[in-house]
Amino acid sequence: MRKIADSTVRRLSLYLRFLEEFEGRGVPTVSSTALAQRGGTTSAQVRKDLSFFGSFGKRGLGYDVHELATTMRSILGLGRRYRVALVGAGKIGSALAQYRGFKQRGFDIVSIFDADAAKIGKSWNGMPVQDVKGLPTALAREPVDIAVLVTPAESAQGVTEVVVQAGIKAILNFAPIQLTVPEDVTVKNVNLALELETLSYALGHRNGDA
Amino acid sequence: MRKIADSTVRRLSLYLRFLEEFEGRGVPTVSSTALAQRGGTTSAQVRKDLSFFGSFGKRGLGYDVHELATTMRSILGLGRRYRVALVGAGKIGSALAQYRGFKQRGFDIVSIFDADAAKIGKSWNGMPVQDVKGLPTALAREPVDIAVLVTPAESAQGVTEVVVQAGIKAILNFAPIQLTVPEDVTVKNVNLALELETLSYALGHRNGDA
DNA sequence: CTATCATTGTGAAAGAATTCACAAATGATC
DNA sequence: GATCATTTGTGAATTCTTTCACAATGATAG
Repeated sequence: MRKIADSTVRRLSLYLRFLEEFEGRGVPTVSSTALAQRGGTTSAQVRKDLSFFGSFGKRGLGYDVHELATTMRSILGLGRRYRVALVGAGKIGSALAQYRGFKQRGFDIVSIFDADAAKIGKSWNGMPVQDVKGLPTALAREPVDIAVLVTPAESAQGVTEVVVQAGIKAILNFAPIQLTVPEDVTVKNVNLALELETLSYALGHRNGDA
Repeated sequence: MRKIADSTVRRLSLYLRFLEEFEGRGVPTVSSTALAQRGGTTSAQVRKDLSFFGSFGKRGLGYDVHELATTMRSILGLGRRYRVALVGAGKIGSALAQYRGFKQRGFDIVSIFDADAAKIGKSWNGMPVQDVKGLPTALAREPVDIAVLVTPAESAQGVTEVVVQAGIKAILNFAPIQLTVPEDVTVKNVNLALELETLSYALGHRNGDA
């Protein structure tokens, strides 16, 4: 299988969202142009993205919405549910634990860990906050597919090593630090302060109109 | 001023974080190689990124940590504080409102809005939740630099039009929808479900070792 | 003062991603 | 069943980004 660019995969995920919206509204077919408009890109880009995986459209007609949605879910690996462990029971962790969007899209948070004695044992959204020291044992008993790290920057690399040791291959990292992992482990970073800083850059460098 | 790639600006923001760490530890100088390692990139990339803005290093020596940090803050527009309005007082909004990292890095959330009558008037982290209908008036009285949108997908475009009308030029959008804005307005999207979906793709397409 | 070593800054080369542009296919219409 | 209007799929061209590689510079030691 050829290497697919991350930017392509991200767009596929966007297309899928629109397809599901159209599916819900009972729209039967959609053109690359329509998908492009909703995704903020061009029709050629849409067609090129899809072409990496096969050819799914009918010339003159466009794409069958339901069929393409199904194909996309399969390509993105969304035909199943994923078990997610959340490490870090702070503000953001709390919000994520309660966020509906995850469950809706197939990601079930099945366990929560923290290092803070004050939090351990408390019930959180129906789940007990477990001691992070018990992570290896807990993951051995109940394996998960994805770890979401919402720890302080200092502890993130340590936790990473534990979850990697436990065999986890996918990490969503909110800690503002670059994690070091073996190459068969995939890390995605979400760095909110960084996003604000790119906005601050943009504000300072707009060329033009007040 | 030449157009600088978004990827470059994001890396600058990462470099700055490391520089501030070194600054705190009293390290006097740093080489492009050291910065690269911490940022998960290459020394050539670091030097190229910096070269878009000038030449800040000393050959044979590297970069003066404090001096480069100051320069970077200035390039990124971080020499000032930014006023931020939060629209949407849900789970994620709540977490953001309380998140220390923003204030620490110069972003002050100064007002919170929601459409839900049950939330309006409640105090949130010391601020009253205001009716989103009053957004234009409130922004006219107390202008902000950045709007953070944490609304449901359905309302995001509507709110966008209101804040754009109010003259806001920078939006951080958490709603899973592509916003349409005039070209002098910058939008950054944070889409958590999408991040998980790229992980799910990666899990399904790892080539190799179990 | 000279030799040596480290490290920057930057054109040029290589590599990726996006856009162009058009032949091929399909359905609709008369 | 011929013609027209659409829209895909894709090689080629273009544009953007990263990496290479090396001359230029500065610090240091003897």
